[in-house]
Amino acid sequence: MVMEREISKAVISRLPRYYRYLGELLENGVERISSNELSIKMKVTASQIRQDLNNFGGFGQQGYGYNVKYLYTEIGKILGIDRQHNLIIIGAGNLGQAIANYANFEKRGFVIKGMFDINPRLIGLVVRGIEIRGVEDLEQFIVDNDVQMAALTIPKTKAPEIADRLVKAGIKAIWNFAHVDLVVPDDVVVENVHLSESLMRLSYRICSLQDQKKKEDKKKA
Amino acid sequence: MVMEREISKAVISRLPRYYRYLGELLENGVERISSNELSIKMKVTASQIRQDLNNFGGFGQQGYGYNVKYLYTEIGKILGIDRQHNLIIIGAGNLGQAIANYANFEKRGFVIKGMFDINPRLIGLVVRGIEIRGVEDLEQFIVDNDVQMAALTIPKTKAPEIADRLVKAGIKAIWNFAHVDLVVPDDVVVENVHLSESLMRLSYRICSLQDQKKKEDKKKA
DNA sequence: GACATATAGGTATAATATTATTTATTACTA
DNA sequence: TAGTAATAAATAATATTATACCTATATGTC
Repeated sequence: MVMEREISKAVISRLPRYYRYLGELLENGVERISSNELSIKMKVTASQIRQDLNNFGGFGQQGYGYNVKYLYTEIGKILGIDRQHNLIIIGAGNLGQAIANYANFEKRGFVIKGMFDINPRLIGLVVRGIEIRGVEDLEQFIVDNDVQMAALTIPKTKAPEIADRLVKAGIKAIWNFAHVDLVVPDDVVVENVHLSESLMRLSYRICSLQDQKKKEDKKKA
Repeated sequence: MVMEREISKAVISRLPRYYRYLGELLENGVERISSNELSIKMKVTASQIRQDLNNFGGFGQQGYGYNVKYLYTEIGKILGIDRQHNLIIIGAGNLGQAIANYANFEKRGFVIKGMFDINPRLIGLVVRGIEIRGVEDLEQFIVDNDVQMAALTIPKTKAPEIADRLVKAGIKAIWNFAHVDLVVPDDVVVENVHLSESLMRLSYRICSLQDQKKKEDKKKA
């Protein structure tokens, strides 16, 4: 019996970055690249690239390197970008609209099927050809449009309740921008984008750098 | 000679989440909490909480636990949230406006001093009392307003050039939403928020969950 | 108020997970 | 054919997380 080795989270979180760099190479007409060249561009070790990719099979060839286009599409398959993901956005404020406006998503199989909001002033408006609806229709819309993903760009107070409704209606993935940790069943995945936490990390880093500098200056004096 | 132990990145990235939970406890009037109680709420191990906090000193007391308010402010200090950070936003599109509108930032010492854009149609508009300016004034504005942080919510094509200008003008921290890796000197920190990569991770996870399920179903049959 | 007991943080140690390094082998390029 | 460069696998080095133990403090009981 072959034991399927679990692929580490660290590897997964690096894949999109490989994908991005390969996409750029592709745009620039680069046909092939060695792990070594790529490692210099990306500022990681060549061995890490090779080991990461080898988790999914040998995409390269000895003496040649990696075929950029092939590797690009293969990583795309691994990430599931070759499939279509039907997406709705809950919360049609600036953040929701920013996501809706990001055209590239559609290139990668993410199709925005609808936008929802509770604010009556927004309902009826059209963003990028998508009408903003009230949340009353949510469940029906999800079923009718075979939606499996939802971006949650609403305040944290409303998020858990809406998340429950989404899950009950059959949503399998939540892209959560609200500042709460959602509780969902095992077969639903949540990817958190906690902007305020990101900003705090930045704050920490800038402060610790400055403190360090101060200490060094003091030592000199 | 005391060797300053470097605090691991993993610990830092967990701090904002502690901070969030403590803030909520504080709002709910909870005065004290043990690592064990907190661990249940946060779904992490109690020992991880204790070890994480101990990197910065002993904030708790045996037999008592942690004083919520004290711990909250101490973590705030560690994260540098007690200090004032003057911030500008480059790119006044939906994403930039979303950030500007997020009121809570100001509660935590992040003061938005200005917004900039290259789009002439946006220049002159006022968002949350902040006028959108053209990027010509960028350098002067940074100096005049003692700005140390910049959020970059512009397309990837413009980002490296603007980042260079920011660095030259004295910016020390960049909150980068553009889909590029910025190259900056050692004394400047960059925190990336690559939304498309986040979405791809979500896509991977949903797909791998589904594939796994399919395999299990097949095994049963 | 004193004592016993449970609580709970701190800290050292062990276990895991993740990265990096190294080596041998093999396929392809030029 | 020589050189390049990936694969594969083993090992070493780090980083991260979990476990276990020690001890101070709080709390309840007499």
